[in-house]
Amino acid sequence: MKKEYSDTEIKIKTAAKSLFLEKGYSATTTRDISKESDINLALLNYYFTSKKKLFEIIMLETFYDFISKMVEVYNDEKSTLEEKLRLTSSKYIDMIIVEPHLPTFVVNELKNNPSSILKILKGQIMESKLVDQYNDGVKKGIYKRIDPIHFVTNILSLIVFPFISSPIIIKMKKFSRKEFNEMMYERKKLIPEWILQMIKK
Amino acid sequence: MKKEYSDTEIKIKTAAKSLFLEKGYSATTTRDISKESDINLALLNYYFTSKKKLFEIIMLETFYDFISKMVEVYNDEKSTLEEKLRLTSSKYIDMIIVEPHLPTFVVNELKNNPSSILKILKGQIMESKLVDQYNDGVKKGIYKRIDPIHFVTNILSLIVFPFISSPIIIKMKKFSRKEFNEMMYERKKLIPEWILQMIKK
DNA sequence: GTCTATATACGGATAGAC
DNA sequence: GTCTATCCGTATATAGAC
Repeated sequence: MKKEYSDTEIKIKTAAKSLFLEKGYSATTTRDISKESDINLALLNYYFTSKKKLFEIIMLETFYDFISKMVEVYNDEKSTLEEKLRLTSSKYIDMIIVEPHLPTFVVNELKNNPSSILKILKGQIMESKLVDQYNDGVKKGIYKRIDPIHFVTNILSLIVFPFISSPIIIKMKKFSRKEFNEMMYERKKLIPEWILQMIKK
Repeated sequence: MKKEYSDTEIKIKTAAKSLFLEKGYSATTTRDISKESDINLALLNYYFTSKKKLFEIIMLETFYDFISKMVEVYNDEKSTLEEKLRLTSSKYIDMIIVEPHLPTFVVNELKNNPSSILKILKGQIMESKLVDQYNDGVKKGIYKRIDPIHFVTNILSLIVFPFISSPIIIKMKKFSRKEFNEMMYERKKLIPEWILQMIKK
């Protein structure tokens, strides 16, 4: 599965990933990539055939990371539902703070070319341990009987959407970037509590 | 403030809006617009000077609609906090079902050129009647003492994010578009309830 | 594998006729 | 106001020398 990449290929991929994430596919040019990675323009096609091919490789790798981080937590056998909520919030918030362009990148690709993401994402979420635990709680009468899709959706919504709308939040609250991040750290603790309140009877 | 537009201008603007919303700025060409609107390519520049200018006009109008719909509800003097939550959910969900590309469009512009949106958005949210009502509830001891930014953020997150991730939801649940919309109609009722549970002590 | 030079196409914009 | 024809810059991609 894992391919070995040469130094040059890695340089190209690193620069390309950074640019694609920041500006998107159409607005990124092969010249940008060659300049940013400090390699000759012709080498891009030599190694990756075309801009489109290069983009697809990067996109798939990025999504694979993105999703496996989630699936890993969701399917953990030992942790409780509550612990899974805390871990998910914490991991995702950290990940996006490190790579702030990730959400919009995913959002755009999801719109322009959903099939490539959806290929990666099998039944890994709705058949996860987390959803099992939620359904157990419903059976036991401690959680409300609502389609678990809402439960799963709400978790991601509360984590990811604030990043997407960060310029608005920063403006409204006159935040610095650092203060915004602190707000997100606060949410690591708040989101699991909120989700529990939402599902409990 | 409102400018009068000729038939030709309206045809151009309509086509341009549809394309910009669907494909974004970079991926939309002036030739696309001229074909879609069935006007001559040269007329685009004759009326709107440049692609960029045309885009800005459309973007501002779109955001203005988007935000004023929210502000209107948030500042209503008569309704309770709970009613405002219900109205917001309902209006926004309806609006996005009619114009499904709106969220990603806003998200992208927010990233690429935040200042133009932020100009429109003054203090209209954090100084709204809705936030006042929330703060009152805090003072009375019925709502938790949490920065209202979380409150405001959570409302929009739960409404908008599911649309953004609709391809994933549709795949996971094997939904048709119609079934997805029904899920969103369900949320009109659920979101206000959830938000209240989140803020209540 | 890496470079220069270039083929080829496309997109934004305008000149100028009607 | 509307059209055709075209300029010009830029983008992707490749040929071919080293």
